[in-house]
Amino acid sequence: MAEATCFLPSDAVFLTGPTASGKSACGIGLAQIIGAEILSLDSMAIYRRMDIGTAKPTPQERALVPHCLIDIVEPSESFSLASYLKAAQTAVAQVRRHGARPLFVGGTPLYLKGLLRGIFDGPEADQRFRALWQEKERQSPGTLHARLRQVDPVSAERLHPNDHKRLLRALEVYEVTGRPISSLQTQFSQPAPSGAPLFVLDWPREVLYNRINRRVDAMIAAGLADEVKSLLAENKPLSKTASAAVGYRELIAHFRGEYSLDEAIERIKRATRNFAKRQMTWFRSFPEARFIPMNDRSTADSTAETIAAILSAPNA
RNA sequence: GGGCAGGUAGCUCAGUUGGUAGAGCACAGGACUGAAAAUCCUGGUGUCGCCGGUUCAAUCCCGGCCCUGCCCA
Repeated sequence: MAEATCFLPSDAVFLTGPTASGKSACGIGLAQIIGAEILSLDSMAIYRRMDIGTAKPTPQERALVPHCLIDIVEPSESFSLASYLKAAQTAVAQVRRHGARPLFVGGTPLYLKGLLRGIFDGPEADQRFRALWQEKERQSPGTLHARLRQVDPVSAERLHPNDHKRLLRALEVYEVTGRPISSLQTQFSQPAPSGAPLFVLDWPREVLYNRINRRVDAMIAAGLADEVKSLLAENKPLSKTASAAVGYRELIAHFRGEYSLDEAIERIKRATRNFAKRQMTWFRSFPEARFIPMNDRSTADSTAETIAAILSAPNA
């Protein structure tokens, strides 16, 4: 009951860490050692033509080890955890056919949790329903929470009245299924962890923040602003999710004239640091996580070897 | 040199008709199951420029000094 999503083979490996922790390079090294193919675990690298800002593996890197779950949707399309899990299922089957071991590499903790624990079989998001209730909430704050208290007191108790996104989802599920979401979403509260090998690259906070600041500068130098500009010039507008990606969001606002390029760069650095902090909060919540301490002498190869050694140890 | 405005948290600023101060952001911690690089919650971290005076009590009033900006010379 508490095991991983059913399509996950028992030899799957997970490599994660906050943004700018060096996951991609380490993952390639690890894949080569253990005979794996890489499945991207990243909610933004799925978008085509969003390359620089999402720090996608380069074509050279992808030539070393096969990668999948990258460039699978248009930036104008909507995507979700459920879409990801479906795509992952197909991708895993493909890797199996190649006789390779699946190695998930990426830093989207929600997707990781979905892989490890599964999700409930619920209805997809209904934008019209959400817009309607969002408007009601705007006109009369507290409406969402009050309504949820009527139909699903358990969820209402769990959710903060300001947590509009989750309140909306809970109401939406009740509306469509006639059942409280609290009676359906039980996957994450299962007691036992998956026991899957899950590695987290763990840098001292200050060092990580310096790496983030430097990487943002490097992305700008590599032409991130032009990448955003050409995305904006496409005939289909960016989806809500794609346009909320760190780096894209700030440069879009810059091009709308809201602030200078320097201001945008500072905001990108700050937002990336904030994101890394939230990722770490997620990683600490996984009982099966093994934190790999990183320092100035760590390299992608040395880290990959460390992890491979743990994997081949008797009680790994 | 003279006039005016200002100096309060890491930053931008509010405020106290005298009772040692609070917002946003930063930062830290937490939550998270069909938008998740999203979103939400909790936490104030301080020689209130410096020195002196008045006062039971000064960040606030008074004097001097220092610094910043603008204007006039």
